[in-house]
Amino acid sequence: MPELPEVEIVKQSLKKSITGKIIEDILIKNRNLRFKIPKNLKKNIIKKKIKTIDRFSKYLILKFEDKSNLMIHLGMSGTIHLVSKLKKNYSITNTSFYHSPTLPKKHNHVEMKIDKFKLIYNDPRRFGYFSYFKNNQLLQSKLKKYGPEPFDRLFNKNYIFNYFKNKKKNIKNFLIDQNFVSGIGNIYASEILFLCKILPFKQVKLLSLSDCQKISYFTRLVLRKAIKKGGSSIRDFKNVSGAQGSFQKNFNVYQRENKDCLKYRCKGRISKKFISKRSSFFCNLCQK
DNA sequence: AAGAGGCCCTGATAGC
DNA sequence: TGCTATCAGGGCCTCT
Repeated sequence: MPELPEVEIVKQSLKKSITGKIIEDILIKNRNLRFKIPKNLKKNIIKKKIKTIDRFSKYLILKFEDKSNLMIHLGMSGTIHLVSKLKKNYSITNTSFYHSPTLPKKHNHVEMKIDKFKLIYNDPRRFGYFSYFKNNQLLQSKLKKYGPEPFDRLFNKNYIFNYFKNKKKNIKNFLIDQNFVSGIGNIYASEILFLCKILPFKQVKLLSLSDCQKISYFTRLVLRKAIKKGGSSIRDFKNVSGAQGSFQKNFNVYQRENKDCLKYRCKGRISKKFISKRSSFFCNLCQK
């Protein structure tokens, strides 16, 4: 579930709390994530100073002063919690649907002691992973195989239109294809196509240049809005115990099967269909 | 090369 | 109450 906006929120929160701090200790309780956490991870990052924290697509990147990098992918159920010595169970992040007001008891696989915080990586499904890169070149070579980020200037109507030429696959599958564009997952893909008024099964070679313009525009709009809402939900979360994330309140189509279309004056109904075994939501009337 | 589908995993939920 | 089945989804992998 963590898509680009959720990871961005995690990044922003971590940046505020642990930039410039040193990883004093690291405890790996369970190496068996999507990929095994390398045995020498502890040796590689212990005592290093966090210069800054970046994000590319759904990847969180801790950049150290010696130019090495720790990349964390949250998979589908990964969350990062910062427990402070001052306030107990002070959680800085969660990813919309797996919201928990207290620190989870199970599946805390990695713990790091950083300044006055204990950073905890929790991941019930273990689809997330950690990778270490000795230098920026190695990191870049890993990242360059992915498509541009939605906020990158490269993700424009011409790029999209050219990419789609002669392609037979449907638009929904391309939006979640990280080689085409990085950071969109199953939820936002449906939301983006709703705003574009394009049906998810539409073959991309049939899309016009103006459709491609819409895809570029609404992709940015949806993600930007989600980042804003997520940010505010995080703020609420610090104070209100058990508060819900606020993303889902803004969904137009996702998980709204059989409900009325929210577009002004549209009499349509939201349908759910599986495309390549992934749920896709759309209005049966205003999306063409 | 492009596209389809399998698989990894746990927890929530539904149905009997 | 307890069992089994189904679904949720990111991304790497294999097969055609």
